[in-house]
Amino acid sequence: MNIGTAKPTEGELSLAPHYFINNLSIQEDYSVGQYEREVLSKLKDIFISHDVAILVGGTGLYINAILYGLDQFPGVDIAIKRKYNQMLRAEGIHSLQSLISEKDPEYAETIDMNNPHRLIRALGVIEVSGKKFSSFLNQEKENRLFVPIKIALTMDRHLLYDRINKRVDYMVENGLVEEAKSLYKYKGINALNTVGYSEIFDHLDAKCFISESIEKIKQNTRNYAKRQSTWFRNQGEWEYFQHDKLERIEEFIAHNLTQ
RNA sequence: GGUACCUUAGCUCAGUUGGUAGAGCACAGGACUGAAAAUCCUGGUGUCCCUGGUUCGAUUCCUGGAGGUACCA
Repeated sequence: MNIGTAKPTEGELSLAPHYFINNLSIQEDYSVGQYEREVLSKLKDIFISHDVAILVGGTGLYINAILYGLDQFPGVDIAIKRKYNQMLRAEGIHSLQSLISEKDPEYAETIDMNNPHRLIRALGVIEVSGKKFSSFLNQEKENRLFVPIKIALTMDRHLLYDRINKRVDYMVENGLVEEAKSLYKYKGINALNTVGYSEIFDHLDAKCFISESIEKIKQNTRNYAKRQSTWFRNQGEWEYFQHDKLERIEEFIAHNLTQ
């Protein structure tokens, strides 16, 4: 998976040490919790010899996990998740909703009851632990060993969408469709339930024309970008900068580093 | 050129026995504790092609245009 994930090029990777790129096999299930543990441990190493590490990304939940930490939960076996997924398919979301209401009424008050992922996650934790999902929330978090300088970039929406559309065209020119074809055998695996691949799989399943898949990738990427801006606007305190105002960003960083 | 049908939201289209209209998608806003490039919630944004007529009132009915599609020449 190189093209559809917009992975940095070899050249870019050689400019500075990068971590958490090419570190996983496509078949591995991954989670924020795992990410949090691995990044914190890597940061410990890095801070032995360096004062600054840069965390880049667009996945708000993963960034917050590093900055603020998550609560500790017991591991949930994948078979349990599968069981509730089956229940969802066979009986509909209603069954999951009533189970949550019965087993964890507090969480049922706050959870999005229409969101199957959340329901299945909570039910899995409840089943493994025999305790309410809500009983794991708001624990004391481990202290972070660093002080973050938090920077968010903004761009005019029309320009952003225009660049997204062009980026997708560029991926297609560079062989996105062929890459997706070669990964088709892994269809259904989590890592491929993602923008850029699932749309092409629909074409390979003869559900639509390839041109429709490509339009859909653009659309879904735009929607995703909007979700990201919603997240950062409303989660945590970020210092916003116009994406092309590099000097201001540098000033801000320099100012904060001296403190 | 003739005949028939069509023209309503950014797109595809419903609908109004005449009381200025609604779906899907786009788009916008929001949520988010181990699937997060995932998953989910909310919202209609409008010269109803133009013109004249009938009418208290026309997007709807009638006249004439314009554009489109199909068939016939």
